[in-house]
Amino acid sequence: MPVRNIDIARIFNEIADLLEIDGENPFRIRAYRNAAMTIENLSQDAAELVKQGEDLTKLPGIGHDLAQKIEDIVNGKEINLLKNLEKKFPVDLVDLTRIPGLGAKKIKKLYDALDIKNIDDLALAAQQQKIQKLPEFSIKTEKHILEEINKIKKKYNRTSLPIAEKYALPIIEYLKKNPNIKNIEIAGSYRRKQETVGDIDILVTCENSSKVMKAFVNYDEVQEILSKGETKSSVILKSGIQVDLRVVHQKSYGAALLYFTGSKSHNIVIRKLAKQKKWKVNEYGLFEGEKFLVGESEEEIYKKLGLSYIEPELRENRGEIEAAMKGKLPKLIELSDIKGDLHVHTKLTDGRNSLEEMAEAAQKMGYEYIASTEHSKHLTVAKGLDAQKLADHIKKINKLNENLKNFTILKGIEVDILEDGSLDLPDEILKELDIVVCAIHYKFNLPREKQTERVLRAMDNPYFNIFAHPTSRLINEREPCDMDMEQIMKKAKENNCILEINSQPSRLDLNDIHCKMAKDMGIKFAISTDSHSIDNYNNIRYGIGQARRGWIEANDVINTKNITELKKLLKKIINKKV
DNA sequence: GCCGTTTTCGGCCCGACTGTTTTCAGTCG
Repeated sequence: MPVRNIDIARIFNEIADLLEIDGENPFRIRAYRNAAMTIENLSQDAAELVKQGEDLTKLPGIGHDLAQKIEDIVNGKEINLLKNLEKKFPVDLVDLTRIPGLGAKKIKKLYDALDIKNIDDLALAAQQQKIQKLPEFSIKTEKHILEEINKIKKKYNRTSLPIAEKYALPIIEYLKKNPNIKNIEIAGSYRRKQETVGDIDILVTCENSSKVMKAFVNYDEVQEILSKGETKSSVILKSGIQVDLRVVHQKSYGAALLYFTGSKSHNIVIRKLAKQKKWKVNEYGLFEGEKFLVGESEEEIYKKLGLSYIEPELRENRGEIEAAMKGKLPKLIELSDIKGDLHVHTKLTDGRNSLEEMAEAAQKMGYEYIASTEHSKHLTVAKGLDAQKLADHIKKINKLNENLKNFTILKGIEVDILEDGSLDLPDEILKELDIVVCAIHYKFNLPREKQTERVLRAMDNPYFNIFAHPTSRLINEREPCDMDMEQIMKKAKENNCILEINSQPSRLDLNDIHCKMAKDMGIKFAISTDSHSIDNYNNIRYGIGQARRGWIEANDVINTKNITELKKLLKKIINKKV
């Protein structure tokens, strides 16, 4: 089992937590956290870099010591530091730090006084009212701890974008009724279009903050007020989602938006950059000593710092600041660039609308084409098509196309990649199609090598056009298939296979990091909705968000082409292969 | 533990809110 980047990041974060308990130098702790972030955001496997003998100290925040530790982790060696720390503090930190309000210092006090090692110990101690008796703890804290434990037991997940949207937009509408408010914007990971959001961050500019704060905490859906101040308040909605509100003056709007949008690591680099110039950035503006320089817009701040404007989706400290310095940021794809949808189901298999209805709805969206891509026979639950049924379907599409003006239904299929890497339908029928979308729908848990081999073999089929939802993950539900994405991308590049960015909010597969990795390799993408009804077409905006997070430009995406260009492109791909 | 256009030593992003508080540490984003 190869070591994944997130495994390395987890170990570094664990060391950081334990060092914190140990009362270590905070900057040493930060070094471990920074390194964890670097590794997590890496577009290549660190294990692969080690194998290739690359110099890891070239990575930001990785020096000789941490490079050695990464190498040891990759080679399965024990990390003595971690082992010793775990021996010294045998506490389940990942577990305990999930309780808001409990940090390293308090966890250590609980461990020293009551031998609390995990949430179960904590719950028991709280129930036995032992915690309130500790110095620096109180009845109130104990009650709070018990409440938080109950919440965690109810299972807590990050919220998908559409659900966050469902709760965020009504709050915005509600707050907007307040005449004191000038500007209002949802910031945070929501604005960065991260695939899930932890909480909803709202930024407001206004004259009278106390009135806005009062309105906010009195919102109907508020179940609990976590904190309430003059400029910052936090509440939990009845739905369980946390909403933070931050209020600033108009002249600080840009600075606050920058700060509140994050990401945290992007902000840190921005602040360091300011510091190098003897300035200071905070949520109120860019300052030289006490003197306010700029702050009303994000653009002004970036400009003053010598950077071109960085789109929110890029603000992850994955090279965007360096690119902005050199004026080499990508011109990110936009919703309006999309000219058609290349992954569409109908009620012939598991969709809800007819092909005619799907075509009509697509035309209303201003599209030039869709690809009809039903499931293939292996997916029996979805009534997948066999060769004969697909042949009939092709005839139907030909007939429909005769009557369509300025719109084309491409003949396609979403064919299963079988366990051995063969495709679920014979080449004889696949070659009759305009487009072949291939996907894994079963045996998600094959060992890494077998899963990789399965895909590589499938990609050798000359009719393989698009690899749909490549890892087949379902956010918060199913782990991504374990496969060597780098090897798969190399093959995709070689064989002109296109990678899908599936726009279903529960999939968003490829993820942002893989998008960037593939883009850097020169691979093309299809941003598709995998629509099973006409309503699903609107999900395209989530796919666009993910693509933008992956630095993708219109030119990288085949369904930004008009139908003539697209057909030419698909034909070229086929000719090259056969 | 990392890092270097003042530095190989001495820095390391910045501020709000809470409560164990009345001046500050701890936690969070």
